[in-house]
Formats: sequence, structure tokens, C-alpha cells
Amino acid sequence: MSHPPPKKRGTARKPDFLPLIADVFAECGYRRATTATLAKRCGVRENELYRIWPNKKSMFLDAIGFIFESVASSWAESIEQKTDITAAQQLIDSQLHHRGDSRLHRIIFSGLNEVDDPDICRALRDLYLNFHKMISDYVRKHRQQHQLQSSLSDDTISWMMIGIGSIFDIQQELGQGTLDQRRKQLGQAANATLNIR
Amino acid sequence: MSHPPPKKRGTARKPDFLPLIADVFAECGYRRATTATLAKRCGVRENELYRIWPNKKSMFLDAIGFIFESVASSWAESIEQKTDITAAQQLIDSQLHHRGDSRLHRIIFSGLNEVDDPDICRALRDLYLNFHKMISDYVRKHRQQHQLQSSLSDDTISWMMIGIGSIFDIQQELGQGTLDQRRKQLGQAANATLNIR
DNA sequence: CTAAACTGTAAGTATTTACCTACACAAGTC
DNA sequence: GACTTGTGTAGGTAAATACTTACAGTTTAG
Repeated sequence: MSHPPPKKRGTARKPDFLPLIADVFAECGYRRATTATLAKRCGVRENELYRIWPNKKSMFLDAIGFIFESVASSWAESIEQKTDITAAQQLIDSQLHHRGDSRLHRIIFSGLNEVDDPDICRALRDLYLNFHKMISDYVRKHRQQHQLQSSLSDDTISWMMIGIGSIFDIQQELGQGTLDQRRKQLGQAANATLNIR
Repeated sequence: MSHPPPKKRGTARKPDFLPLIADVFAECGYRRATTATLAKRCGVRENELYRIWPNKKSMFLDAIGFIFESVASSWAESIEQKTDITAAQQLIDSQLHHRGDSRLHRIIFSGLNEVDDPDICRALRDLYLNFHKMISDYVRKHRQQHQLQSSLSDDTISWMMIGIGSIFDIQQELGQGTLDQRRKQLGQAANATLNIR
């Protein structure tokens, strides 16, 4: 029998706390996520958190990083599942089912309200650039493979797809339409954009 | 000689205050816009504002309404200027120059952080639906006129255009790329979407 | 076993901020 | 001129909240 893993202590608990912290930021947004709530959700007192992070902002920045990692790896996972369609198409398919579950957009919207803080602004910009780069790669390969070309660059197309995804998230957030309607629209819109001529 | 207009009093000053209030909400977001700042910007004390509105939230809701009116009328204005192109195209042209000046998206991002308040959620949904309806009309006419048709509905296309506009705003907010780059992309993306087959 | 490092509890502090009250003064109305 | 209505000033209050401190108990490393 293997011993139970030794209880983590100190800053080693960061990776355990991060998903919980990200959840709170996603639910409440940056401002309304109080340090008391954050601590409670992690099952510790506030000062424990302050032993790990110097302040609330750092927790937020780390949460942004965590969310990126987590979304990126879930993308990679779903893309590997099928090989008969392009990665770009597989990404769209998986978004159709999972978009909206993720706390990504809530954290982003929340962060966008804090852009006059240069650290937060940079973190968000990096986040977008990273996603954009990933998508851009998929788009380029897809278009090469299908020998599509248009006056639009892969770059532009992938920004378009990000925008289309965003509006889907916003609709969801506002309870605009039914999930089915939104999914149908997202699917049509994303595919049309990907295959634009 | 005409008399100077009599000084407005009481709730009659609401229309004078609204643009100033909307400015503050746009600059700071809902949470960080303090009632003190709002009052100062209007050149009155806080309790004057509370004589007009029952609370801060009502000010915000009214600001959302004001922003819609103001953006909608500026759209109408620019669309009337040229008649040799369709309204949809003229709208895109004017967005290329004016998008980002407006405080619309900042207010929206800020409001999206408060969607668990049903009043704010409804106000935002209405805002989006109104814009969507306007754009949808333009899109429909444009496509009729150019006899374009695709599997995508006018509805879907106009949501796509809203999404594409949003990502432009986000890029701008994050200082991503130069204004020229963003404009070029927005122009290409919006036109391609409008004329999608 | 001992010293160092860490944890949990409990309380506190300083600031911010939405919103209120009271009152003297001014401006319209009859 | 009396009465009503609105304005400007000044101060206050109660809650929320980021962050801190003190300390006794526990865990770990040498």
C-alpha cells in the first residue's frame, strides 16, 4: 500500500488553491471577489493567502495564467481526438459543446475593467495573443489543406473567430436566446469564417 | 434679444448630467465610479444626484440608455451622408473612423461584470438586441440589393459583425497592435462578413 | 530532541464608499 | 409678502474590505 501523499505546506499549495481562486474570480469578477471569499473557498484564512501571494492582484494575475493553461490543454486534448477533420474544425466542434462552461470569458470581462493597471493589461494582452497564435496556426493549416485563399490573412480570420466566440459568450451571459440557437449560430458563423473565400 | 434660457432646476437637469455621468462610468467602470466622482464631474454635490436618482444603479441604467441613443443617432447621421453605397457599407466606413472613440464598449464591459443584477442584465440585453436589430436591417437590405445569399441568415451575420467589432474594441483597450492595423483588419473583416456567400 | 518553519485562530486597522440628514439660502408662485 | 419648492454646504454613518499582527500549536529537518 502506498502512503497517502504528504500534506502540502506553504507555497506548495498554490496549485491546489489556484483553480478555486480562479472560480471565485470567474463568479464574482475582480472587484467583488473579496479576499474573505477567496480564503473561505480555499478552506483557509485570509492571512494564509497572503503568505502565498503579496496581494489580491497577484492572485488575479496567477488566476489568468491558470485559466489559460487549463483552456489550452483542454483544446489540445479535444483536437487530438479526431484525425479525419482539421484541427480548426475539431476546435469549432468542441467549442460548440464546451464554450460557456469555461470561466475564461468571465475572467476576461472582469479583467477588462482593470486595464488601467499595466500588469493586468499586459496579462490580458498576452492571453489574447497566445490564443490568437494557437488559432492562427490551426487556421493556416486548415486553409492550406483545403487550398482556400482569400484577401483575408490567417491573422485576420483568427481574430474574427475570437470575436465571434466572444459574442457567443456575451449572449450566453445575458441569457439572450436559447443554448441551441446560440450553438447553431456559433457553428455556422465559425465555419463560414474559417472557409471564407 | 432673447433671454438666456432659464436655469434648469431639479430633475430637469437630468439630460445635462447624463453625458457627464456616462463619461465617468466609461472611464472608471461601474464599481470604481464613485458617487463622489460622479457628483464632482456634474459640478454638484452627491445629494443633488440622489435627488434625481434613487441610487447609483439607476444612474448606470440611465447612462446605458443614453449611450445607446447617442450612438444610434450618430450612426443614423453618418449613414445619411452617402447614398451611393448601402447603409451597411456606410456604417462600416464610419466605424472605421469612429469606433473606439465611443464609450459604448467600456460601459458594456463594465456592465457585463454586474450581470447577476437582473436590471443591469436586462438593460444590456436590450441594448444588444436594439443594436442587433438595426444592423440586421442594414444587412438584409444590403444583401437584397446585391442579391447575395448564403446559408447564413441576416441575423447570424449581424451577430458576427457585432462580435468582430467587439474584438476590435478589446484590442484597442489592450493596446494590441497599431490603430492602423486594427482599422485595416476591421475593414477587411467586416466587409468580408457582410458579403459572405 | 531541538530548532526552525509553518499553520490556524482571532482580532484589529485604516480606508473607501453608498447613501443620509439638517439647515440656511434662493427662486419661483399665488 | 407668504408659501412652496428647490439648491448648496457641511457633516455624518454604517458597512465593506484589503491587508496586518500576535500568538499558541504543529510539523518537519538535522
